[in-house]
Amino acid sequence: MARGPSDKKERLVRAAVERFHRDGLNGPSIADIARDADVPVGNVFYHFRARDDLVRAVVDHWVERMRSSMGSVLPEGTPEQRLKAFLDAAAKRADVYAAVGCPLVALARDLRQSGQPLAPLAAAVIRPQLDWIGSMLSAMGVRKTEAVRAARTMLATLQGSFQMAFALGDPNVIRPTVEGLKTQIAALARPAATNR
Amino acid sequence: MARGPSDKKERLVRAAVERFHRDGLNGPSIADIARDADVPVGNVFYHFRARDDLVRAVVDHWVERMRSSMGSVLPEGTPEQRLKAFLDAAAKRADVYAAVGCPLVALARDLRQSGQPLAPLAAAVIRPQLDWIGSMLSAMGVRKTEAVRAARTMLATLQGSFQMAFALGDPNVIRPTVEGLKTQIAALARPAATNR
DNA sequence: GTCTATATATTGATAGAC
DNA sequence: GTCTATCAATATATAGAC
Repeated sequence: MARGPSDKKERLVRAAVERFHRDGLNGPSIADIARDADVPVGNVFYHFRARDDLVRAVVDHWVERMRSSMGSVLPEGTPEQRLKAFLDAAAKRADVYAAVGCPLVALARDLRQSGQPLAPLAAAVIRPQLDWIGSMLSAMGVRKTEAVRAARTMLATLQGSFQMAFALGDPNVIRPTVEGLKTQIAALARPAATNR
Repeated sequence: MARGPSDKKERLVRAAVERFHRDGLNGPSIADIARDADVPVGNVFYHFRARDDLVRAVVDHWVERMRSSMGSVLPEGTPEQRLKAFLDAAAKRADVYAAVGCPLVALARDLRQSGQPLAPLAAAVIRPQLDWIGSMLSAMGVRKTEAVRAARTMLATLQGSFQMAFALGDPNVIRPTVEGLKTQIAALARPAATNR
């Protein structure tokens, strides 16, 4: 039964990811997270010097998770197909967003509000999707600056529908928003075809 | 200098509105708010039985404030003009949203996350704008069920741009989103004209 | 390396003096 | 009606036994 380097640090991060998602960044205490991870309370500070370090680990976890997640969205498809697949996947999870909200939007807000030194991490949290959407649009032939701008407004719109669905407790806000975004993508794809 | 019924309760609500906005619903302690309001700490519980009651008062304040605020958006204009004026006003405050976020979005999320018995208030917080946008669309001749649906997605989109602007610390996300919404409104207005 | 026991500050809330 | 003194619970964090 001998374990080498214990997996407690990893368990703590996993438990923190879940609780921060459910109750916000300032919701759970160290004791709450330790209990969820089945790790002695005082022991948390052996693995993380302070609460902020645990938060940083959670942010790293999300960034890594989203980056790999975006990479696996319909990897064989065209950029336009991949974007639409990404949006459809979001629509399929509408019930979850209505029930517990979007983890990334919430995390970004909490990070910006908790002031220095955590605030700068807020942008990093949404960067993976932002970059991915931007690269898909670029690959569709959209001009670089326009792709960056469009990626921002599109992701903002999608996240706004999550937010609204959560506030109202009603998943039905998400589907029409997704349909609208798919129309926008189709419109962006058309003029690009004339370039070739 | 004799004051009748003291204004301390009102001062506490005003201080709480500001701090909840800046630091979230669970950020400030009762002591923080009391200090801001220049009211003795222990005295807070004379005016509000518990922290939740103060939160409720803050929610009431926002609902009342937004309801009167929506009523005064270009009162003389046509519904279409009023909607566009509302969006332009939001765009004009882009810097504020990028710096401190949107108070209502944040409040709604915190309320839903703080569980019973406060969670149901989340919907009430965004109701004033939702209803106002819906009534403007109805007045433009949009079918009732469609107006409700469009109001939700439009407000969600706008709020999403606030959220994104806050996360990135960049106000420039808001203007293009607002322009997109104005185009949508113009499109909704056109078919309605054929009905008369 | 791991965990227990504890220190210290702050939380929401109460009792009761003025 | 107003404010002071204080409570019990919980927060993060540390020191040191195992």
